Amino acid sequence: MNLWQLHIFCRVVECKSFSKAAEAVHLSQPTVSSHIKDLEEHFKCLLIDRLSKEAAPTAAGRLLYGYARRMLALRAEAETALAQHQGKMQGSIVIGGSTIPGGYLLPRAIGKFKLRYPQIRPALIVADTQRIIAGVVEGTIEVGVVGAESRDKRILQEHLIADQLRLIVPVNHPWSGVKAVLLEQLLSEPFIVRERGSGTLKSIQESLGRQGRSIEELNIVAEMGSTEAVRQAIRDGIGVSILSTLAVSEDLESGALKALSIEGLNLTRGLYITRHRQRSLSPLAAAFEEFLKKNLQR
Amino acid sequence: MNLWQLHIFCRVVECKSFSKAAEAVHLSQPTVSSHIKDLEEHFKCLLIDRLSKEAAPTAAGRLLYGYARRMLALRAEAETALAQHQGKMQGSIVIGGSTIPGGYLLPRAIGKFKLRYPQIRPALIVADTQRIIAGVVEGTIEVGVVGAESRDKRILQEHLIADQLRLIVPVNHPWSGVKAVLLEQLLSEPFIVRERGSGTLKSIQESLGRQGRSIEELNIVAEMGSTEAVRQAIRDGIGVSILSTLAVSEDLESGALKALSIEGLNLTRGLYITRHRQRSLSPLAAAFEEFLKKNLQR
DNA sequence: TAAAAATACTCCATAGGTATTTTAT
DNA sequence: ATAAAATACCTATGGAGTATTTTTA
Repeated sequence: MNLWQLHIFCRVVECKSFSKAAEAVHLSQPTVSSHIKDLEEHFKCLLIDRLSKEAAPTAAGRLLYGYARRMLALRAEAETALAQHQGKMQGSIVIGGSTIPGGYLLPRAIGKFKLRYPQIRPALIVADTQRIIAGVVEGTIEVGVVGAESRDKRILQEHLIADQLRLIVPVNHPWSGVKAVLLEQLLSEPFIVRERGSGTLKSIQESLGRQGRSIEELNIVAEMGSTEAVRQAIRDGIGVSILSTLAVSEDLESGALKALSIEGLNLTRGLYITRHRQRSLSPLAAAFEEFLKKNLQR
Repeated sequence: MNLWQLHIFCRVVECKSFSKAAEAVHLSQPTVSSHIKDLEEHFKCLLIDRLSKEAAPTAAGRLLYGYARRMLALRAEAETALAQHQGKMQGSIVIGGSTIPGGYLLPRAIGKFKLRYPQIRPALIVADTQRIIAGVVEGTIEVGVVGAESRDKRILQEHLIADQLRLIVPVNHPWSGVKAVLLEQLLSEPFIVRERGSGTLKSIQESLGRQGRSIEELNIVAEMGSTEAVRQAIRDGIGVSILSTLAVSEDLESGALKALSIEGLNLTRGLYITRHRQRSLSPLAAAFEEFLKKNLQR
């Protein structure tokens, strides 16, 4: 028994004729006969009375007809529902990301999402956390991913993934094979920092603060305007720095850079999926949020 | 899209794994993969997220899952409903028939009915109309077919088919090729009658009565105890008679006997399907009644 | 005799398999 | 390195056809 046979069966009942039904479903009459026979063998009972004048369903046939019609109606419903769903999954979606997620996490995620829904036109806005949150508040950004929690009542946030900040050193550095160092050891090491206002710098400052230390105690040898610049500087042996492992994942995989922990310093920070509390999400934005959670959240 | 693929799809959703689902439906994992792929191509969208940890339905997949479950539930319902129906269609059924229907109509009908429901044990009681109706009243007979209407309030009757009473003559008779004769011509013709009390005789008497004639005016040469005996007597050239065409259909087809009308004499009588007005019919008896109506009623 | 359904047969599309590769942890 | 899914490829069942026979009014 399958939907196709049930469809043929229903047509036979409605047309009161095998050959008429065959025409209606674009099959030959013997094919219709064999499908009805199949059904009758399956249910072990006659379903259609082959009367001389017309083909009429038996009691069992009428019983089946009711179920068959409902099943076929459900199939049609499913078809339209899925098509509607597809229809909603097109158009544009504006996604915001602060430096780290916007630079290293969202491009790949958006790429995969676009593969699933090729119809969409995604836009990624990369800016600092405050600007992204402002964009979400005013509605220019539907979904954001930022590295800090907001206290704004209009903002709804959910933890997405942990961003591991670790001490990054070049492969030829003495600490290259080391798992972890003491904070005291780091103080004398040439250290590269990001510009004031950087979220990463803020995280480092907070962590040091919790240990009663300050950024000023480090041996700062350079201040760079971007994560990329810091990465290059480390590779060039100018110094070491604390960076998101997301930003240097390629270097870590290839072995060009090494990541180590600093004893007693918790440098993990959360990345938060961020949206407006009241504003309703477009189906597309909802799907993207779900996509992120499913693919990244643990 | 078909029920089998939907079933596989549901199992994948429930097992959260292609290979587990494959095991559950006794298929290989690649076969499951290809069915899911089929569905996804059909709906032109991803239905299952192949996450590293588990397979989870997408939004579209969850939508489909709802419909699929309902369709599969309906299929299961249909299976049990049809099986139950079959279950009811067994056991015994007592059918009553007066001479003509009991002798010439019901045996073949019961044979065909038994072919449809091989599980049943039908019993046919042949007796005169009064006894059949009495049997229906007292409940020993579930369904009867008789050649007369009953005035009993407990009896429910429905016209089933017309029984054509016609003048039957042997093939070598002078009237053999004739379509109809006048009643006056018949009066002198050697005529065979059934015994007193026969339904057929009663019908003939009534018809003659409506024309202001009586049976006594006929040239009665013999009185026979059964329709079969009359039939043989006609074939043997003893005389002609008025018989149900049902009783001599074989002879009429083979050409051994001929049937003709009598001008101005309406010899048609109804055969009535007969059951108790209050007593509820067994599913089997109801099916038999319906079977008779569908196959004979016009 | 004509019309409808059943039967007989032939063919090919596809559901199923196994073996293997790819992918992601 | 492992486990799961995807891919490649082969086979055989059964769904489709046409031609014909059977059945019944």
